[in-house]
Amino acid sequence: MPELFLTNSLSRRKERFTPLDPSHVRMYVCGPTVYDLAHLGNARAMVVFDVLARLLRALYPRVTYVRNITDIDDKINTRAAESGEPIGAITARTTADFHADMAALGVLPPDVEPRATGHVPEMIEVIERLIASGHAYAAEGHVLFAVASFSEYGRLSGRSPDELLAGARIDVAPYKRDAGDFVLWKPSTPDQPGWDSPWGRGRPGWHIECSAMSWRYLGETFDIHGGGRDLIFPHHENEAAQSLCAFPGSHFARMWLHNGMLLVNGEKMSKSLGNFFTIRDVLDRAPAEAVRLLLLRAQYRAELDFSDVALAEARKELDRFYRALERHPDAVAGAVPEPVMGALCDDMNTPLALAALHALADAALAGEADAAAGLRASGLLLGLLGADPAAWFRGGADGAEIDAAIAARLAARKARDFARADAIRAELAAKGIVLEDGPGGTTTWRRAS
RNA sequence: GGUCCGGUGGCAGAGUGGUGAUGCAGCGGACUGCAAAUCCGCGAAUGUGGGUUCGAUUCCCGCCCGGACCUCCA
Repeated sequence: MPELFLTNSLSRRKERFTPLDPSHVRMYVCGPTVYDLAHLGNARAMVVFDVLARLLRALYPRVTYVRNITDIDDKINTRAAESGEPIGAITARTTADFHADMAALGVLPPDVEPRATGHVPEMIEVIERLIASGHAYAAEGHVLFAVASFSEYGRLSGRSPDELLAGARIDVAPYKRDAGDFVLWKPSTPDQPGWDSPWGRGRPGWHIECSAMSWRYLGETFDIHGGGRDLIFPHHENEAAQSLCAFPGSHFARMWLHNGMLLVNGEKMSKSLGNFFTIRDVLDRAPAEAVRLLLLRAQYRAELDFSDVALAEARKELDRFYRALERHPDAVAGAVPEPVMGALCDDMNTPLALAALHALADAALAGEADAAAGLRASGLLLGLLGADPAAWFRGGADGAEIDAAIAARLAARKARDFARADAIRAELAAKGIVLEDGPGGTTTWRRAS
């Protein structure tokens, strides 16, 4: 079995992945806050960790992958107040949209997908532990984490507590002991969603959700915690602080993985900047599989600039892969060839893996059936190339009408009326249909990429 | 301002202390009525100034440029 190496944000180094329990690998990834459609940046994180989950499953006998749904959040409350739509309706609809987007992108469901609303008692329990051990305090209906009580605070994000306090640029609430203290629990007004707690009716802070849900499903210490690089601070720093203090002696996540940001025109795509494409926007313009490939064309830690050019290139790459598979219809996915597995095991080097896929495609096109089998297997590991080549090239178009046009063109060619034959071809081209003449008067067609 | 990450052909994007992958685009050729696809071939890159070294794109330092984070963010 090849050894897996991953870059741990905690050490900022590439490390050999050594699971706590090799018979059961456990991973937690921060899922979406369900108040609006997911954008392509969200998709990147989901696709990256989907590939990691697939890779782990290929390497280890059992993997538990937990990815939460955050359905308690003030952005949701704000949205409900603005639109008048009930909170439960917003979160249910947005969750369903998210699931549909993930399915389109070939992102497999996680093993457990806990929702914050279903785990408030666990959150309260974690908070009570923190208060009991002196790491948190109640003040004016709030419960706050005392960053001064945790000497390791700032380790993940690489900041010293002093810097964090000095850099605090928000108004510091008067009930905070330190400017860097963050909310574990806050009071709700009667019109806001709330749960009864030892501190009155209120709702949890954002970070505590993940601490509670990872604990519930993966235990105090687990193998991998993933998310976008922009979550390192404050979210993951705070999450780690809470969990490490609530469960003394634990390690929480042994390895932290963070994917780079998706950029648009050199700037981060984010909801707050408003420069985002929703996943649906992009799926209207290109096949979902091309979008997935696009997201895997850069190494996960690097930034990735989204563009229509890149999308078109991804589509053409898939054309070539599917052409190679079409050449060998009987090739069944076999073992994943070493160059592909080796690249993925080296810190999920998907661009290098894709280069290996191109080499397999070349060999398959040259006639090697084994290469086609390896190509198919490699694609499947990446969540790609699962379609029938015919569906990729010709799905969704009216075959009968095209066949009739091809027949008419064939007749014109036999009569050596090439002007007419070319006119028919041009008409089809205008409709996005490309013809390919084979030997012996056969003609096949495909949609233009 | 502080912390961190990065700068590789026209574009995208890997690797590497010793003649710089891969894809897209471009150019030439084969094939084709012409194309398309496929095949063969070609040109084309390590931001900048130092240092270490027999040798640096790779390691170290400065500079320039870009990006992320600094309590909403994947």
